[in-house]
Amino acid sequence: MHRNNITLKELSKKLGLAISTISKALNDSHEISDATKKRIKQVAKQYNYQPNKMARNLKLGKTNTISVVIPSIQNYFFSQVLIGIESIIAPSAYNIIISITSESLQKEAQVFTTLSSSVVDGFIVAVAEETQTTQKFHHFKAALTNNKPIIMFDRVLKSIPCDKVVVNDFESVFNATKHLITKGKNTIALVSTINNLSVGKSRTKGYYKAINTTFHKPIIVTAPKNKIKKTVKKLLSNKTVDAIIAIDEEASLASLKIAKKRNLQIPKQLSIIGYASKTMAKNLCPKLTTINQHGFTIGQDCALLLLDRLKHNDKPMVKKIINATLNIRETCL
Amino acid sequence: MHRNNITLKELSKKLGLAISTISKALNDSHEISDATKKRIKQVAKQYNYQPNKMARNLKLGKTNTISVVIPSIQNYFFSQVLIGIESIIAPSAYNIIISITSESLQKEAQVFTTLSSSVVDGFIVAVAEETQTTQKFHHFKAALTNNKPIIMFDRVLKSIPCDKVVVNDFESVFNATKHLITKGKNTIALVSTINNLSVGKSRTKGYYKAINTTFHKPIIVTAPKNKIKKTVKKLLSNKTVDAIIAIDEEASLASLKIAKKRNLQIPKQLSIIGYASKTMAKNLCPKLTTINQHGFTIGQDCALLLLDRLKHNDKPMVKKIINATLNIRETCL
DNA sequence: TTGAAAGCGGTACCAC
DNA sequence: GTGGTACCGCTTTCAA
Repeated sequence: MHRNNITLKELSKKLGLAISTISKALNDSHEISDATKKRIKQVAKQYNYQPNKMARNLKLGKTNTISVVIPSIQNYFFSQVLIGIESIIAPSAYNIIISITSESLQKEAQVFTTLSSSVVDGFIVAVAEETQTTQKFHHFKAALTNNKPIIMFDRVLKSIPCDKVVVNDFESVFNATKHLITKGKNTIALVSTINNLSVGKSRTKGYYKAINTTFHKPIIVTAPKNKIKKTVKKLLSNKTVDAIIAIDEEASLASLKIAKKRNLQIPKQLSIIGYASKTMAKNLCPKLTTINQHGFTIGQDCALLLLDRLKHNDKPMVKKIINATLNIRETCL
Repeated sequence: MHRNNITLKELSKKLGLAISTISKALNDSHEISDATKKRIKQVAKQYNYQPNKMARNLKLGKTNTISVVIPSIQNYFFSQVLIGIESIIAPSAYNIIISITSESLQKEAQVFTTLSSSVVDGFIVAVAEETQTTQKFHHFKAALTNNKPIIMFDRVLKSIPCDKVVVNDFESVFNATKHLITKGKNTIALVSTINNLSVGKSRTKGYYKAINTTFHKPIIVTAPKNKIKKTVKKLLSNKTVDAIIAIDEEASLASLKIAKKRNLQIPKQLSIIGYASKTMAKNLCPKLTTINQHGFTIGQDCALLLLDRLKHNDKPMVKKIINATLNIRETCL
């Protein structure tokens, strides 16, 4: 096996100087005279010297890379978050390793154990569905005791003491429901494919509260993603509903689709508020009113929190709450 | 609090055996007797021993991680590819570092130089727009001479000798255009925001050829993403066009949007064939006929090619061509 | 079958 | 201001 990169040792031979001198010069140590610094740097550049990161990391006991663990990348929200993280980390000295768990606990645990040994310095994670439902999180605890900080976002676990960034899911759906009520709607259903997730539950609670303080019994329709269309169809044929809050993208698209199939006038006969990316929302017809979670901001906050924690491991845990906003479009004018 | 991971040295003390013995035992060397192997493994498990990857990699001169470099993650195609790559790499012993260049040459070059020194074993890349337009690719050559194999996909560079995975862009747009002609369309325009990219050029050539062999002069409309809507508006008000081939997502969405604004009957008065994710295409109205590039497959192929090349560095270069397929939907019945 | 020791390529402490 | 050297944790000859 051959390595092509020039090393300090080789530079030292070429320059007739000690390895340590060269190392110091390249790290701009004050111990080295400006003259030799200049000379050394010039030769280093000439030979395109790149310090070996593995060696450096091994010596310093840190890896300069962070791990981002998300359940899926198809999801527009998670990819937004990813871009946010990237925007902060890329200009820093860190690298990002991205892993996708596909909502599997086993996959998530594996990622954490293999990475937390010696390949990353810390984690940013949205916990997998299976992890949330089974409430198994030994892998998180192991990483923490192994001194690898974790930042959780969106899908967070109460029982894990770490920094967290979440959306005000409860309030945002509460507000959205209230908004529908203000608009004169009086039979509002909630449609969801994510009610096994903490976020789904919070959103549903927000709906509950808004409804309960008013007039009708909650109408909650949940189904797995592949059955959500059928379920909505049933809902719309059995009940006279004049508004829908759909709390995830699949639920939103299904609701809109079925409503159109039934030739309901939107938003006159049926208003819809949902979740979707901006591009998607704007290109649907009618354009979908959405609750915007500001994934980009969340990603940035996570990255900043992690960088900070890697510097100051002793500061108190932070829970940051991002306020979602309602983007009013045609489905709810 | 637990100390960081236990090391071979510490195990050696606990077991009263030499470090080398333990290392060999854990690596299932035939030099070690089954009895001691068993004993060592048991104790290692008990203390949850995880080998330090940095040390191992430093010693072995490989990193067991690969780098994926893409221009954007917002783009559905690239995230499809990413999932494909992940599906192959995740079960392997490798990790993935993902970097986003935002189409910037400078960013791309930086990623390559920082990663190719000693943090990854190889690259999968779709080259940035700026790199393609300026034709500067010293960073690729440097990586290659540094013995880090590169797999290019979609956005590839003729002058770089490496494995490549591309879509048959020319043929697929040629075929799509022919399809429109067969449908009786006789004024077909091409709309694009990516004509500075090689893929854009190939697609345009495909359109050219299909048109030139028939009746009218090519009508080609290009603009940057933020001006594409205006440009399409102009096109549709000046010319009587009865079909559009839009060769990227923005162009597709803009074309559909403007056509609807002008109350054109689709596909009767205007047919549209475009590029978009399946979810997007199916939720537009009318549903968009798309050219499907099979990003997932491309990602898988890239990953397989890279893993293979990391094993057999001497095999001849491969250029794999994936056939795009036409998904007929409402905009072109 | 087991162990000692030489590195991998850096950093940092301590002499001079 | 410069140089010698001991590590970081692991793998791999080579000896015993």
